[in-house]
Amino acid sequence: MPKKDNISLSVIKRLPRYYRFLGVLKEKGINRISSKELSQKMNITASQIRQDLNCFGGFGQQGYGYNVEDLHQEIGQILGVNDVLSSIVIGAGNLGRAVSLHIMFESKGFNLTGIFDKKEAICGKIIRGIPVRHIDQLEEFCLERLPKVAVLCIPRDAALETAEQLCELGIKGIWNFSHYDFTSHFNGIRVENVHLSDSLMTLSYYLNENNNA
Amino acid sequence: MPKKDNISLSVIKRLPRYYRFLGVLKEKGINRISSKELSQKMNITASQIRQDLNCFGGFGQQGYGYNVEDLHQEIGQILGVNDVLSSIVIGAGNLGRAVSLHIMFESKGFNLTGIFDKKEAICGKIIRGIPVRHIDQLEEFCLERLPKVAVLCIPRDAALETAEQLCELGIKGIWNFSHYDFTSHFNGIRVENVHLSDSLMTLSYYLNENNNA
DNA sequence: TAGATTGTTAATCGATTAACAATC
DNA sequence: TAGATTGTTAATCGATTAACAATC
Repeated sequence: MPKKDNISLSVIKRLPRYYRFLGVLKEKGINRISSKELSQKMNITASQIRQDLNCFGGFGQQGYGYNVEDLHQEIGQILGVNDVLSSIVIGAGNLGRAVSLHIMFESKGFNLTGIFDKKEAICGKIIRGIPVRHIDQLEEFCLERLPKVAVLCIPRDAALETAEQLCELGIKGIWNFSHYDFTSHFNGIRVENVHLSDSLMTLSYYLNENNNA
Repeated sequence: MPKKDNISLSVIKRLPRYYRFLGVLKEKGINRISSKELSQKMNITASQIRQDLNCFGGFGQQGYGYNVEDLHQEIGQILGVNDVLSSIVIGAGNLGRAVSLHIMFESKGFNLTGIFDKKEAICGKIIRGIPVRHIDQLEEFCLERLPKVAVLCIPRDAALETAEQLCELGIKGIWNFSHYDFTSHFNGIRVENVHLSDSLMTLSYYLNENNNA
């Protein structure tokens, strides 16, 4: 579908934001928007919006702008929110539980089918209908249910080994919350890293800087 | 302290990653590392490492490389992990609870002093020693305890109004998990946005793309 | 001293912005 | 048709990489 391939990461990273803003406009009942109007709302240039969208096709109409609902739908399509991916969460600690619930209630495109942990004490607990299974059952579960995405909510030390195992079990993508750093192509699978501590340190930097200035 | 000012966001965003890698090296008992060795471990160029570090000062030594412990310490200093900022969490849902625990156990530089929610049913619950207070007590709490950072774990609709209130109450930085988009300078305070759904959609994009390829 | 590796300047590359012809 | 706004090409800007003189 992409008009050109090798679309840069910078562009891809902006797509969800467009999707979000268009969703809000749609909810408000706004039918049409120009790149200029949208640029003001989003605090970016109209040029960038047009450039970004034209990586995927000509969604607008000269003299008119863009149809909000159509564009929202198109970007959703590009992001794949309509194709539901079977997903599992590894690690049912605080973060694992929160992320599990996030996937269940807030993310189209992902269907949570299993939660795993190595602590016996946690196993058997039910998180919104899904039982926490022992990590020893991971292989059997994967062979049977064929999940495509794994969410890593485990300590740094266990991350690499677990990721390798998940590769072998047919996982295609990892959403990584562990402190281990994966490259975005690990063993041929896709990884998206979320380093919460890094994000917080960035904030810390700027707050600190202000003290000096 | 910065050798030059106006250090680009690209550089700042890489600092926590350097800090993390150096922390691991330090733990392993490695004393010295060259930009070349580090570049291989981190999958970036040695040039970039040297450029980045030299925004803040000459931490290395020709012919030798960098002292791991010193550099770790220096970057920590730049990021402000030593200056502890009093922090509060707004919203004690699943995410709010997980993030509260994250701050308590995994982040130097931030000291969690209060948790707030608007649901009466949640108020009074204790999260690792910290009671969830009703949002109506926010003002009194802030006037007395003067927290510097607020973490927003509330729905989109409440984000803007709450952020404005927090500004007035003297908050200097916001770590924003709500689906509302703040600019990085909101009303003169610093905001770091964490859009988990955006991150997940990026993963979705690449997994989807693979199906087409 | 010779070798290694930094700090820094210069060259390249890619991403953003501006401009404008095409067209609804 | 005239006005508006896109799609796209060209210009600018900034970030990354390469090169090398300085120096430990």
